[in-house]
Amino acid sequence: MASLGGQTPENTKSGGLSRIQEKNRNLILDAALGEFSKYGYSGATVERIAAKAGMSKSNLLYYFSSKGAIYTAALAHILDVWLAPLKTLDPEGDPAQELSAYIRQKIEISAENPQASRLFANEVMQGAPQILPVLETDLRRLVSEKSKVIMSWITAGKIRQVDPVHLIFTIWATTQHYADFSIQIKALTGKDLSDEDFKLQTERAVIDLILTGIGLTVPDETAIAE
Amino acid sequence: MASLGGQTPENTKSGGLSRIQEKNRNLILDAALGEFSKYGYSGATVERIAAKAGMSKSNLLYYFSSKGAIYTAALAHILDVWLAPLKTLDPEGDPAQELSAYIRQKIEISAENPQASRLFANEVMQGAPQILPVLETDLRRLVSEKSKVIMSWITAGKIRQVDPVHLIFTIWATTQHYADFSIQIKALTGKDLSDEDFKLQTERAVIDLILTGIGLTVPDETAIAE
DNA sequence: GTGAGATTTGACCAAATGGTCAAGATGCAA
DNA sequence: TTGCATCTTGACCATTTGGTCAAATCTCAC
Repeated sequence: MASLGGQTPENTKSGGLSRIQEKNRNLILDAALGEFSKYGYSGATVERIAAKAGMSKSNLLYYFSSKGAIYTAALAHILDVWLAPLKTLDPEGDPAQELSAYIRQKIEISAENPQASRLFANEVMQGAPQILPVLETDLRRLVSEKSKVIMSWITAGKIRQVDPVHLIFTIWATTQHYADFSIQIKALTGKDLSDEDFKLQTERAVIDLILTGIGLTVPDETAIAE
Repeated sequence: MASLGGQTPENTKSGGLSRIQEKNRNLILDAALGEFSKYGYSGATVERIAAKAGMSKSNLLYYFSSKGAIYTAALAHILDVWLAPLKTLDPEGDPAQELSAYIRQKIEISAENPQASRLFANEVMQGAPQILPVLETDLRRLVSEKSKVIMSWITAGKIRQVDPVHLIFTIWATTQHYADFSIQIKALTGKDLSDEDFKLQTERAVIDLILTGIGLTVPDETAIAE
């Protein structure tokens, strides 16, 4: 379970957040995601985040003690969602089904929330100052575990012999690229993942290339659970 | 030819830069690349760039009229290098040789200059405020041209039927991922592209996966020109 | 050697920005 | 209704930072 030690606003005697707190924290985190992903940590301003969240800067600082705290919270907020799909890779399942479902999930998430993808990319590109510990523990464990799943498929002769880690990296790289570089994608093709047709076309192309690359035939489109 | 309209320091009556100007501009651009790629545009400070370049802030501002001008110049400085490899794809060549050479080149460049890769990624992720015009013209033309090359290989029955544009995107995504996310790579594998063995292993893995993915057999390692 | 132009710098300025604080507004349990 | 805790805000402050400027220093053709 990825955790980043978020600080609850220092009020409310007992555990739970009040109705107002719940609402405002979410407004702030949404706004923060937009700003941080668009301008980077330094480029984002507390003032703009507050405005986007529909409150004064002072009030925002009432809920989060500092800009850094907002950033950490926003990152923590998306981290689980971002890393979750990999957990579903099932060793018992059919490799073609499992991997195509995984790739499709990643692309779907990239399409739904490109901002989260960019925030994550930004954080990692700048040296992962906040989430390095999570990468080194939780994610590392997860990748190691899923590599074994892929290895088991190899030894069972179900897929070609490939390096599982590089396979995972390739899947991450490719799927996230369409979110992170969507401006470039759009400049070159006129479309991006927000276009439903383009998204499906992308899913097909990526799944086709990677599955073929590991020696599988692509499962029939209609046989795949949405 | 990608161009971003760089401004020559407003001195020197005739065209060429003086020896000192040449040297200092390069010092500045190198320092700027490091800072911008590490902290993003807003996070980088003119003061730190100047310090890294071994001169005072005032002096730096003597060579570049503003922070934005440094950024634009740094971007222009790397753009050609960054986009060049694709130009070498030769329609007459053997697809396996051409594509593996291209992939190898991209990884080589990513390894040599991960900062340039991150600067480029940063720029694009933030909406490509500076280089969008270049993407929409030069790069678009180039991709269109090279897509035709790949198409010709398909119609000649040399490779499987794949979408050329998505193939190019996949190659970009994968190769750049190793530079842009090197911290994550290192957190998960203990190594990154600066490790010679890991670099070769990565080249082999990526080339193997993609070439196989488009229906080619991977050319013998020793048969490839360095 | 000398002087004009190129180079370099410290002092300084204005704007932006993260954060504090005291006071006022609001919600809510009794 | 009342009183207290929660919530909200504008005024304010200190620091950072991009950029200016005049003066000092250096370079080099003559």
